[in-house]
Amino acid sequence: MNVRVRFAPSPTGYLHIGGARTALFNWLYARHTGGTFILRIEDTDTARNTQEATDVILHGLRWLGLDWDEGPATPDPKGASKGDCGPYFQSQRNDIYRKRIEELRDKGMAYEHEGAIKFKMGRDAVVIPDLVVGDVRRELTDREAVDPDFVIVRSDGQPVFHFVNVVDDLEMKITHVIRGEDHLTNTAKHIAMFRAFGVEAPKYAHIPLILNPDGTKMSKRDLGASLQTYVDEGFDPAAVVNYLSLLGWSPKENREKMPIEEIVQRFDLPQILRHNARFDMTKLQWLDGEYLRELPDDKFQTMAADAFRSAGVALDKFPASYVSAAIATCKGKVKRFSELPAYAGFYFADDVKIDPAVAATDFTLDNLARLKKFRDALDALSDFNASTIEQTIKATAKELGVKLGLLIHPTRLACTGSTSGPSLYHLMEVIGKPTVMKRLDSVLVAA
RNA sequence: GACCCUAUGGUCUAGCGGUUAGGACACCUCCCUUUCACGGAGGUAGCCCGGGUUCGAUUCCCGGUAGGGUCGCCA
Repeated sequence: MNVRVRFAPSPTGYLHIGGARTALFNWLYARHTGGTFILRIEDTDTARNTQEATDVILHGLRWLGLDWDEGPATPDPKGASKGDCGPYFQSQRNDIYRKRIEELRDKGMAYEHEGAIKFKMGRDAVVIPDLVVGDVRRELTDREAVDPDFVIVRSDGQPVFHFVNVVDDLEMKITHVIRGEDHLTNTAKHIAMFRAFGVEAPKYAHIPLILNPDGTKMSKRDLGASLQTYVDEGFDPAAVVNYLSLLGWSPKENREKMPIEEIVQRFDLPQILRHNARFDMTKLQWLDGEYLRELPDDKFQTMAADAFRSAGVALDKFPASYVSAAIATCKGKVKRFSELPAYAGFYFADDVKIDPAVAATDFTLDNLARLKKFRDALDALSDFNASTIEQTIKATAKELGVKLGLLIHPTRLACTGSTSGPSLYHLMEVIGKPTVMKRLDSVLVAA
């Protein structure tokens, strides 16, 4: 059987991290089985759904690298698409829904009620065969027992989610529905409709939800709920995908950090977990740091430059060789690109800002006297590079009979405005002798 | 209120009747080191509770409890 799975988001203006994870699991299953991954836009709420909102989804999936085999090519519902089961926007499929409604009415499975159309639901328990949690026997709730039938077309003529979802899965020949566990109990309704249409329901796999660190439901406003957060924060999409794949799924042999090819190869439905997972931003950041450290130099350079520019740093005022030398000293040091402006902004600033409190402890009279000696020794240097700087500072420290740290810390603070940063010797070489002298002097003069 | 799912350190998880309960993140200590980061060596910390079944339960069953989900003319 050729596997056909789909991701069917509603364009709400943002892509929820849980939605991204659902998309990922569907994509992984399609790639693992050699099946087809379909993107369908559930834009039945015409007032709220805009092309911009659809674009957010398209961009989000592309950023994650989740390419779809069938679905929209553009955010325009009437625009181009790929695949034979279109249109892939529900707003364009009204004729199909109308025919299916007629079919149900002809079969006596649907009827009009106060202007709306309702589906005739049985009263018996429905067994939902689920690939993740096993057979689930779903009884009617007390409210449903009063009236098990439910609306499938609103009185304004718009078909509702449960109905269009089933019709589209049927028409698009979906074989496996991989979706959030929040849909589990409603699956009874879906199965009943598939039966009413006289076809077999697809296989279901309800995956656990992603919760906040405190165990509550992750909603739009919660930290990290929107995929855009990770784009803005400069995360590596490969790291985000890797982390997401580990939420609710566990590969064998304690594998965690894996290339996407390995995730695809290992991913399968039986290993999906049954319990919800809490989102751990700290672990994502760790994983992202691992990816960042292993990034090829050229990619690191372009992504770092982007991070500086989007933070408003005018890199273009500096020679390309200077920019790339500056960025090179940050490789392997920062965990995220978003840290870069704070970490290495001193490379691109006219003056460094020094916290008065920190200055008070580091720029003591004794330290400044030593700093002056080091400054003069540097001044005499004709060849100003990391190696000669290191030799000079070590010689000065020896001459003064003090620990290296007593020279290094004030020097770093004067040159960068921070107590931590890239390798001091290399950073000094990059900013160059004139700037180093200027910054040291400004500290010495102020004292 | 009813119905459904779930339950291993703070977090993500391995485990599928007998284990010194394994790994990862985080945290702590030490080492390395020009700061930070990385790396290396250690460490603290866990099977929700109560009944069964069994020679033996983290593991199987039942009941609690707790968390999550659903019961819309939202998706």
